[in-house]
Amino acid sequence: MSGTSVLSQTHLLSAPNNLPQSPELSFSFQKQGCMSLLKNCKSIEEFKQVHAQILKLGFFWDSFCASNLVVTCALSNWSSMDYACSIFRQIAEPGSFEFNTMIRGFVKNMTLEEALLIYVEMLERGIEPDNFTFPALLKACALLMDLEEGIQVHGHVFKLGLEDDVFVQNSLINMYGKCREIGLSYAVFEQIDGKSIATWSAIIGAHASLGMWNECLMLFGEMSSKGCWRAEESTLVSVLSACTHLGALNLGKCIHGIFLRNISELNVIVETSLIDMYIKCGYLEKGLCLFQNMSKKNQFAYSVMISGLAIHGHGREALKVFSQMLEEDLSPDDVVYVGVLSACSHAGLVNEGLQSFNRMQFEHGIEPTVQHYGCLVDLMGRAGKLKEALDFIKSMPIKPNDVVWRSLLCACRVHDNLELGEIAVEKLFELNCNNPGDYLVLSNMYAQAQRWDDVARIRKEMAEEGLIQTAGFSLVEVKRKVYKFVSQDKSQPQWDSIYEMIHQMEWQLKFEGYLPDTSQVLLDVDEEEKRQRLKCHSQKLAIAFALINTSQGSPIRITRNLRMCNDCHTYTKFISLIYKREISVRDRNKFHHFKDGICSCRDYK
DNA sequence: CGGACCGCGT
Repeated sequence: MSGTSVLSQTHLLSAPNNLPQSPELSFSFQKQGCMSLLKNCKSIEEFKQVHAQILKLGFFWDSFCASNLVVTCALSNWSSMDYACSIFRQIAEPGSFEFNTMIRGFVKNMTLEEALLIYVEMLERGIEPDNFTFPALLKACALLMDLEEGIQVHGHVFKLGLEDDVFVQNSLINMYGKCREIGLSYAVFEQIDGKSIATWSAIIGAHASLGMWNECLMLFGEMSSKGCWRAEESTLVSVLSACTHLGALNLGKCIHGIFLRNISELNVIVETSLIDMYIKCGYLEKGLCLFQNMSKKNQFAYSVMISGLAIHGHGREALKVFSQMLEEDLSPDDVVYVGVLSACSHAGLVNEGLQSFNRMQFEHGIEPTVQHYGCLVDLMGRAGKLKEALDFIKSMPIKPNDVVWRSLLCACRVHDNLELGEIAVEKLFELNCNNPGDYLVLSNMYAQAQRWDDVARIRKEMAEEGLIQTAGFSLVEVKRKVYKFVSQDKSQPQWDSIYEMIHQMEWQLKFEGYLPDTSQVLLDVDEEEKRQRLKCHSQKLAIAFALINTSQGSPIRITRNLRMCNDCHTYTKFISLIYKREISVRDRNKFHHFKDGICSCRDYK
């Protein structure tokens, strides 16, 4: 762009020909025109060029102009803090507005230490921060997870009496949340009178980012009961995420309803969250339907669909969706590949998994992360290739984490390889993750091998470490209420009819050829005792309860915290056949759909 | 603002 063109454009922008043109007025128009030219720049290069040419024209720049330039330079989407700094340094007496702009610019560009340094400089020069300074500053503390600095800043907020500013309050809630000090977040939240929608959003978001899903739902309920119905879209997405993790399908459906009633067109983030929620709550069909009707799918949508199909055991379909994604010229990222690999692993597609792993590196140039290695160890392990899995771990260029070793351990349990299992456990203990589950798997493997001394030894070690494992349970939803069952449970009011039902079911099942499989009752007790215990596993109690309390033919959905044992798997297949019920069981990370005596996992567990 | 690997008590 030449000098004359800048000048002619400023005339065009600022001084229509029909206005009277006194020299001063024309100059003022030209100045404004220059400002809008600078504001409309699309890159820092363009900005620098235009700026240089305007300076050549010899305009007088007052501090007002300069601070406007700092704003443009620091906060536009192509922002350059180096250049913003150079203009900022030319301002003789910058005030809080200029300092705030610089802090916000540094935070936007993630140069957070610089943001804190500017704040220090501000204090040294005796300029008092205001309610626009603190939100940016607290965001820097949040992103740095610098609790100490955050507390200091909080103190400063108090000193200046700014604790009633709603933006400052929300930033404090957010900062403490990001620093994993949710108690302090809540303390700020509680102090606020007349909580606004933004306040509720901040505290719900803080709990969501820490994975405190139950608290999220409770806060959302509280918010609604206080008459605060119109939540922000982002809050509803957080709440949806909580529903997804907790399997709270009914609340998830309500949120879907809220979206449909209040927003004419759902955006891609909301749609993706809804799909994820439906799929992870067991309604694969509904998720698939929403996915197919999406007007524009992005990589997130494909990602949730692929891993969704994976957890439902539909490996081939997941690979099909993946090829669709490639056909649409969307390039897969590392997380999409985690979905693809876990799809292969859950469905036993060993060759496809290995091919995908190669393709990821050589066709899409993605460096495998520990998650990808974990998937592959799982893939080989489940398929019984234990030795290969171990060699694979040894050949990894990065340090294997606990999940990798635990996948191997699990494979060793499934394929009865105590020797390799002991190696895996040793590695797990070296990593010091203090996980009660690891001790239990090993002790159960010893029990399987009838090595009761070793069982006792492991249990003792576990007790010495103070590790306690929460009991296995099954949840079932009947008439909009969730009921929880643990093994041998007699705490339900209907327990006598439940146990009668169990008795009746057993009789019918035996008639159809069911034989109890006591091999996984890992206790040193006699066969009869084992059979008795097996009969009352939490999942069976939950099924009996659902059979009694729901109408014939209606589906039964069960959520468990642990994987189901072989016997419960076989038992549930028989029930689905004899009682003509579709039963879906969700464990920690996958689904089993039982129908007409067949399970969707095709017994590849 | 949204997506990720593994396992577990009687």
